[in-house]
Amino acid sequence: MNLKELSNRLNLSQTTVSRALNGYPEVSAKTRQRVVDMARDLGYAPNQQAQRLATGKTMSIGHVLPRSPNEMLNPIFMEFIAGAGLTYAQYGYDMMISVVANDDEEAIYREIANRKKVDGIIVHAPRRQETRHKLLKKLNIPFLMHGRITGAEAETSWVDINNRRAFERATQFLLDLGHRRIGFLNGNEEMEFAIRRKEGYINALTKAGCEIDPTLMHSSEMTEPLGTEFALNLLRSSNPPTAFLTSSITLAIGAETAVKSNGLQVGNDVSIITHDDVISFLPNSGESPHFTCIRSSVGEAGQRAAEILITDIIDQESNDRHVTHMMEADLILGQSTGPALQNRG
Amino acid sequence: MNLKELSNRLNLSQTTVSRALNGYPEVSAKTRQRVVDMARDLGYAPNQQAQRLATGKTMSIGHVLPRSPNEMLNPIFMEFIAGAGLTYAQYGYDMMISVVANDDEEAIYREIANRKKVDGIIVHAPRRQETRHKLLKKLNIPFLMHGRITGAEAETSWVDINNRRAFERATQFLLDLGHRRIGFLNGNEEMEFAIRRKEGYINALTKAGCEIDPTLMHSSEMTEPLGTEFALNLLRSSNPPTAFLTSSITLAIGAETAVKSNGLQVGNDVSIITHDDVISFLPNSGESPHFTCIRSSVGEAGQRAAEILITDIIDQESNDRHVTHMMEADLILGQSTGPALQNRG
DNA sequence: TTGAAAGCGTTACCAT
DNA sequence: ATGGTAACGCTTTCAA
Repeated sequence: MNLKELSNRLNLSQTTVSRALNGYPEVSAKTRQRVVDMARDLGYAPNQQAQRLATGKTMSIGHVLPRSPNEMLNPIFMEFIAGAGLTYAQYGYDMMISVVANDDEEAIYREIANRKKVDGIIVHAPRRQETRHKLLKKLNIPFLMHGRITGAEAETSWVDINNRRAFERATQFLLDLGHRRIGFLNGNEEMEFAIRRKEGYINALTKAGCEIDPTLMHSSEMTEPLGTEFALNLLRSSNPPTAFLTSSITLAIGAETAVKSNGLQVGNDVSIITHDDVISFLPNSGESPHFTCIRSSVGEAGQRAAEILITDIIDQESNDRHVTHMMEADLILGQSTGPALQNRG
Repeated sequence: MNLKELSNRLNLSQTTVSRALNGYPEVSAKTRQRVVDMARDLGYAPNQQAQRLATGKTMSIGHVLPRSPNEMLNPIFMEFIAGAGLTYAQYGYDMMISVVANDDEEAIYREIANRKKVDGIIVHAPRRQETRHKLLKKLNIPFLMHGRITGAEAETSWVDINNRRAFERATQFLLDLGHRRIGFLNGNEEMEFAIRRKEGYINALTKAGCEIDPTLMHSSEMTEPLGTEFALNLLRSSNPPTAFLTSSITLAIGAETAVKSNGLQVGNDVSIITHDDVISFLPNSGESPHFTCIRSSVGEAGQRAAEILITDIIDQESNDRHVTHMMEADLILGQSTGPALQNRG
């Protein structure tokens, strides 16, 4: 069933039928009703490809998911696109995902832009050495970054957490509890987000006049076993920390395992505070959650990002106007933190 | 830059240029080279929407991701589509993902089919009461199920793990080690995969002449806290299990926490064997992995599924011919299992 | 080996 | 308020 057949049945022109279906005002209420009814009865729906070609809009947004063999798949990504997908559905947009080897990423962006596959792109996980935004500008395709680029904050639209402040607050919180040696299990510090988090950690320590001890800091993929490994190393050292700050729930779970396997109690002997991205299969919820955390929903970030990008695409005028959205993280008190014990270690 | 402009520059017809670019044999080698060179120099790439309309093929596959507010987002899904996405890229296909509220799922399939948004669909997580395959047949769109439907195994193409056998083997393995009371932490038993796994567990016990104790079995979302909760309940009961069989690594991590918090040692006092979907951020690898497991990569399943569906789409003739692919799970010995201790509890 | 022109199923401009 | 027709950018049939 296509437009031609439908309009034949109705004894109307394709023009009128199209207008009726698309809500144009110049169609009589009566005709519109007739058209809508018949379309429903016959199960007509416009062919998407024809519509795209005719309008020049694909009504779809692209996400590129780089996957190198030795790098983990980020659960954050999934949560983010689930949020974004919700918004897309609301606005009638589709979501296209390209899974690609890391080194092909630029080629993929070129192809997407050249072949006009989508109306806009969301760029994930900006790195310290970021170039994708320059490429996409050159390719002249609307895009939004999930995460700022240091030094280029005003050059793109972005949605980001205030990572620095969140981690400064978390560290400050531990300092207030009397902790002075705080282990820091961070994500890969090639990533923008991890760089900012480290700054926050260091800022708080500096302000409190604490010494910065590099041996207390670790940077790695955010997996549970690595969390255990690093936390164990620290706990077994000659001058172990009394608290841990971790960049993800998985690292926190790993750290907890390490603490317990050392015969210590979390919250009592050793405190743990973690960043919580609100990953749905790693719940840390309830009245008093298991982990004290700085919490910011990445699913929500996805929703906001999608909204901003779509709005940007619709208001074409905003050609060089960038929209940025900073999300603050809440500090949620859980059961994994407590005052520092004196004279341990 | 479009085909018209490109062919003008070349003083060739659009026809010839199109043929040259698409590898048709009737173009002279010389002409083809000229066309290819110029296309490269000018950065020409065919507009995807025009191509789709002209050919009637979208070169894309759809995945529907139902997300109800109170249900977790499945990490399995992400791993699967990452695998599938790799195959799509190889074949030049795109991946379209629709995130949708659970109750809208049928409407989404209808729209995808009516509007010809994709060439095929992969259906995830079949349930006990499954109807989507009937709908998709009616809608006359190629599709493949990730997971069989009991009673309709011959009616669709599918890729699945031999869940029953895998869980029977795992249970058998524990029985061989002398365990008689085995706690079973399963996924949601509305799901096909969980039903099969339970059958495997029960089969093995039955064959060994063990009593089936319903209090040893639990079914829930596969999260770490729920694993802890159920395992703790069992360990504190009057007749606790000496081993656990779990349906996911997250449940296994939860169970491990419970075991340790009871002052017991995993592998020594209590054994744990788990199904391992090879989720990249929950690694359980190495010479002797942390958890003894029955392992089957869901990323690989995604790749195979994509291959089968694409092949099916290309060979249109196979209209009523279904391809099925059963994956066996390996039993990998790790550090979390050992002989049952006598006279415990 | 090359080209002209129809066709894919819409939307949108220009008439009426 | 409705209709005819061009246009979107390709592929494909038919001719030459």
